[in-house]
Amino acid sequence: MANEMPKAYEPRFVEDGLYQAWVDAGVFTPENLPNADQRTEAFTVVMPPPNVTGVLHLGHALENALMDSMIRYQRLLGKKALLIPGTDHAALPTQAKVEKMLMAEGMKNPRQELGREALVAKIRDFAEASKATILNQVKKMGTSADWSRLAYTFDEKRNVAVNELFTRMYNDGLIYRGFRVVNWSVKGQSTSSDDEIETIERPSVLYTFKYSKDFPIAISTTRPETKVGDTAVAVHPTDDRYKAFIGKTFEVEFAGSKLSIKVIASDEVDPSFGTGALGVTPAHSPIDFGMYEAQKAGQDPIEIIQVIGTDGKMTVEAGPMVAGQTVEEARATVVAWLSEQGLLQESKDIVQNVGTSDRYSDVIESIPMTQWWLDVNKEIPGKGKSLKDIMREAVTTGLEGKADQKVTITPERETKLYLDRVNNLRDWCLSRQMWWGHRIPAWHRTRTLPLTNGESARGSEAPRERRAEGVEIFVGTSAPEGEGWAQDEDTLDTWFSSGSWTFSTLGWPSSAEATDGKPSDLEQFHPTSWIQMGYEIRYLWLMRMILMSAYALNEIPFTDAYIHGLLKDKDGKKFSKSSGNNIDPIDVINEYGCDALRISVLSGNTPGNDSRYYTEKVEASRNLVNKLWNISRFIIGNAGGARHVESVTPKTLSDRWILARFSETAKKVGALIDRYDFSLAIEVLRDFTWNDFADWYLEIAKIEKGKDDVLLYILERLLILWHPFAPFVTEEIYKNFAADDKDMIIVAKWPVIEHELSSDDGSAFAHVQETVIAIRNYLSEHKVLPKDVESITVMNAGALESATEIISGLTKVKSVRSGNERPESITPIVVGSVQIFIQLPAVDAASEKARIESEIATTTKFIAAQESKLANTDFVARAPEKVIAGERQKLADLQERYAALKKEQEALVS
RNA sequence: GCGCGCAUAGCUCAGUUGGUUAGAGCGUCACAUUGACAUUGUGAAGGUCUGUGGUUCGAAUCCACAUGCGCGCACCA
Repeated sequence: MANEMPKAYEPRFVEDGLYQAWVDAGVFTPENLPNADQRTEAFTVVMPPPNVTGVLHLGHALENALMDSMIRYQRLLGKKALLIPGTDHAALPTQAKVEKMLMAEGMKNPRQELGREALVAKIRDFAEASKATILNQVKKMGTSADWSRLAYTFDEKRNVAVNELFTRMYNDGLIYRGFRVVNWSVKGQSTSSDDEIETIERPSVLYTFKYSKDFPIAISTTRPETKVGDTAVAVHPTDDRYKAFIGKTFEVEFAGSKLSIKVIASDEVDPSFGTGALGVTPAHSPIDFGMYEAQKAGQDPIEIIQVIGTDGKMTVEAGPMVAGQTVEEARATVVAWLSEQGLLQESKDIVQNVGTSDRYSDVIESIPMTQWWLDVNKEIPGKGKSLKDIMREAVTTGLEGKADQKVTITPERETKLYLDRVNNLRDWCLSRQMWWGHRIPAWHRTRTLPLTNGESARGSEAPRERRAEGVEIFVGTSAPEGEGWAQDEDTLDTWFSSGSWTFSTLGWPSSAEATDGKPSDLEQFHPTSWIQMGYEIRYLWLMRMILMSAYALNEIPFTDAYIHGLLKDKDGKKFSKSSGNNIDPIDVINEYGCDALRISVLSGNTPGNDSRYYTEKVEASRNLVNKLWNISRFIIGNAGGARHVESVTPKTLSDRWILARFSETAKKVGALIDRYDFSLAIEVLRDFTWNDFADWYLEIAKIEKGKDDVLLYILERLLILWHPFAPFVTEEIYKNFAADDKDMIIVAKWPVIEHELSSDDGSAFAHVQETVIAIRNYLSEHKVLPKDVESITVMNAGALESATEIISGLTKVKSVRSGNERPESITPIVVGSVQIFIQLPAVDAASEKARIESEIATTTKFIAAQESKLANTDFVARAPEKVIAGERQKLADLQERYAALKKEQEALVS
């Protein structure tokens, strides 16, 4: 059996088979776990669903390594461990992708040419076809997810959840239809939410001008073309320059348009910026729209004129000079007109931040439209709180002050960022003019369209009022009785469905009640225990999950949220297709193995921080995996096969030492995973495995025989500690221990062992190690091979007396003995109080003298430092006793060493 | 403008609530090598912990300021 283990571990030949064996055993499903009924505590993780049309990248590799390590650890701890897998239909990005493909195939306008049904069908076909790809790649990562619970953000069950949520929120008055300025992507022909906008810097020109020669106030703008839609000029109420004009209306002829400009007062105007006066364009700026609303509320309304259409061109209302022109053309036209008229006072180059669509990359236009909104400030009926309030509660006091309903975010600083963001949250625009997504469960009797060019919104009759007239709206999954109802054309923001992910995947709303006397999934597994996600979606997703779950279930979605950073390349650059540094994790797996990839992405990765990925790191991890393999091969081979060893009784000092070290390691690794420090857990494991176990204990085992039981005992348990991080190699090696097919490491028990090391044993073993290292060091310095050393005599050996065989074996010096007779003419090396005489072929007396002297000098220096520390009365008075005792011991050790060195120096002189 | 993060060995990073002579991996140098492993072993070199000041018996760790790098948000008229 033993000799069947191949010389090197070849992951690519075993990984797929092992994964299939786990699937066949059904152990990814908590109900199928051994002793399922005794596993009372659930541990649930939902997978951030990868985009259905996506391809696995290194970010996914990190996420899967994180999730799967956690879930495997919890499973080993004996919990009902559930990792729910799924995919995301990713509404807008997916439709964009398919449209792009169709256009590449020669279609000019897929939406027009195919129509809604045919285009959606095409997208669905594409999504379904590529779904398998990403899911297979997730499996390649070794992710032990419960595939029987596989979910999709756009499947029937999730659609039920989305409709239910929407309807409840509508009935609670939180979702409303409102006419407001939205973020509009001309390229995408859709709205987007505030969170989906990326601001970029670009050079721009700030123009300062007057509307007409008679107009008393000059204004500044970077968007002269929108000024044909101005209906007011706002100034600060205390600004003495303009105070006198407040309330007055001026009729001007501006770039071919007749405008009535009213001077209004607003605190939002910064008197020191530009001319201190702001041209108000209610239709095309959120701030200005706010002023429009404020004026209306204050019974002093101003008009609103839409001058840019959804096609990104100037509307008829913009006036004959610019109508039909693109925004850029119109800008040039207006600027030219201004300078012709002598109205332009200044053109200044500035750097401007503009919002762009994070999916279409075009500059976002602000356009007024009637859309569906979620009100985050309104009181929820019966709760006395707004959505914002419960979002705050969730991370501070816990929902309704309940401590078990609190979300803890790692790293801690993310909590603060979250709260800042919640405080600044505005109403969320829910509707998208996309076809791929959950259609809004609302029905209209009269069709309502967003404003396009050609439609007039001019005049005192504001569009909202005009449109609301005669329009009937019904919200529900299917159309109500009666003629003429048509479903809303728009779809929901994709994050609306992702927001309900933690509970929609557990059957909400249908399985809210128990069935067959068994607790429902929702009861058993919600709130989920832990979730991980990248910081780039903490606002988009984390916040919305908290919002949705707190609203719908009165429960937090998860107890702990772990925010991770980005994986970057060796130079700290983002991985991307465009910069050509993209790495396919599948290639890495094929070359180095999945375990090596997992270890390398987890190592050096700390919460919330970016980390780097590079080949040397994977190589190092691959070597580590191979080391583990070879340790196992050696132990199992020597023992004539593997077997479970229930308990062991240590026979020697080294046995006691290694068992205690292992015990300590197991405890530490558990504690580190408990606080999500995966990187350090791996480091601790590596350190034990490679240094303590392989380099020391295994080498000692070659000298002191009869250690099979201890070796097998530790190996089996060490494999379990490694299993969360390196599932494949550990399962493959574990086959040697397994009694039958069902005996798998994936369902083993996390080792709890108590082997304490007495302080005597501890220092005795440390002494052995120091001695061995000192001898090796000495030989290396003197360029002498161990085999050329005739003998070593250890004087004052003390506890080392019984370790001469080990010292000889580990240093590879033939003869090591303890003795009390001082060998002639050899200068010893001093380890503590022990003197070690090494019989070398030839030694230079002068250099030996210098060596001893330099050691005395160093020791003297340390003694002096130590003494002065202990002479400090403040230190002795205030430091804890434990620290002082430690310092005293250190001084004593140094003095002992000093005495021994001094003796040698004298011997040398005489 | 407001806020956040980072700065430790040549490189990439640890360093748990302040307490030995600050660690690891990779890299470098020297040596070893026919049975667990060259995907190896042994040893070494390499750091005034960005700077200044402070708190403290004691600071890489806490505080303030400064410098550099990265990021977020807002304004962007």
